[in-house]
Amino acid sequence: MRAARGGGTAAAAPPIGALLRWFARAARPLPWRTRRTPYRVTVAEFVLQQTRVETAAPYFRRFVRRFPSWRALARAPRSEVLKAWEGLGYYARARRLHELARRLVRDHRGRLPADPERLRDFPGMGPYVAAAVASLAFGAPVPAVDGNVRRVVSRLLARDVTDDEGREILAGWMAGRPAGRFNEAMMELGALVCRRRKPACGVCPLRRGCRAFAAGDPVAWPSPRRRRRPPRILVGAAVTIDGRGRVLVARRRDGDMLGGLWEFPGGKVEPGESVTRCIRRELMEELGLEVEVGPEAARVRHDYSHFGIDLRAHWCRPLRGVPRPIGCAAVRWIRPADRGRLAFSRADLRVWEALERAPAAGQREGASPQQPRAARIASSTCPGEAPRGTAARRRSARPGSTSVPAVS
DNA sequence: GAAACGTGGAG
DNA sequence: TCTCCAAGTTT
Repeated sequence: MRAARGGGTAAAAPPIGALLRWFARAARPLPWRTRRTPYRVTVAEFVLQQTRVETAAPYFRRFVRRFPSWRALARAPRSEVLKAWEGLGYYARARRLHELARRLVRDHRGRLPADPERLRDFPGMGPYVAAAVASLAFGAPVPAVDGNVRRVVSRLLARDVTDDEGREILAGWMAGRPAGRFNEAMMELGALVCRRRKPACGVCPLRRGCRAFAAGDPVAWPSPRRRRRPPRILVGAAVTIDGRGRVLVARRRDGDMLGGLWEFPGGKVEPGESVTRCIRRELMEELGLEVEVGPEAARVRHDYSHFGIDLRAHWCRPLRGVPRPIGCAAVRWIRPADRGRLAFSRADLRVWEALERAPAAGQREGASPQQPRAARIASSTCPGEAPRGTAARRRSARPGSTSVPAVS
């Protein structure tokens, strides 16, 4: 308790024993805390990146049920992995996890290395996840510094602490302790007690050694980071219905934002351009399809991480040409009832919901006469619903059975 | 180092 | 309505 008196860089070790005892008592029964296999630990860490526990938990359960092992995940098609990720965001995580599984099965007999340095070589394995997996799944003595831990250490020292500093400091504190439990206890403390707002210092097992608590203003650390207001853009999208009541959808390219997900084709409205003209232009550019644009079918405001969109979806009718994947990865005509088989982003899911709420929108008085009749939009599966694993797998008809010819 | 990358909850 | 950001990684 008397260490680091002279204001040096070394920090007095907080009462780690008290922390571990608190954790043994207060730890939440989270789904990834049962059966700590390397696979389940890894899936959990991917799902949890930048994502709240309450949001991640149902996705984790569904994901490991549908893909119970590295091998099961490796042999699944990309589209199914993305479907399991639908609505969760940061879809590159799903692509990387899938790639990780395939590389593991192909080159490493489906076994994850226990060494955090070697874990770093795999896609999606950054400094935090590699340390978390190494310590939680294999007991490797490496500190895992996530947002929670960084906040806890910053407050203990009453100054902003970088990840590198945090790892160095924590390496000393964790010496001789079970690494996995130590890391998890630090994270759990940050999540339940040392919260960003309204920290519960009264019940904190570490308050005895906490400089922020001593200073009387724990929320002062870590200091908030400034960010600028994200821009908002106007986007036009086409709800194109063919003569058989099918809807035109396009798959975004991997590597693009929302890569691999399906969407109503469209794009950004250029300055001075009308939404209608934008939709006509985008469908010609991306699909080589000429359409007639009718009245608005849905309006969705949506915020992404670094910008927002005002999405205007319009009923459209194909006029000339066969849709080809020119500016996208693939294109299909689908029955509305089948849309649940494809993965869409949240914004496009909201468009679908709006279409289902008002299927007769195109037939209201005043609507153009060229409106598609019988464009009845039937409900289908949404993210967050019960898993549809076996049923989906058993289906004989693949979504592609209605695809337009000559598209890859 | 900064920006890109989704979504939803809290205040 | 608006701001901030959560079990981060990649480029």
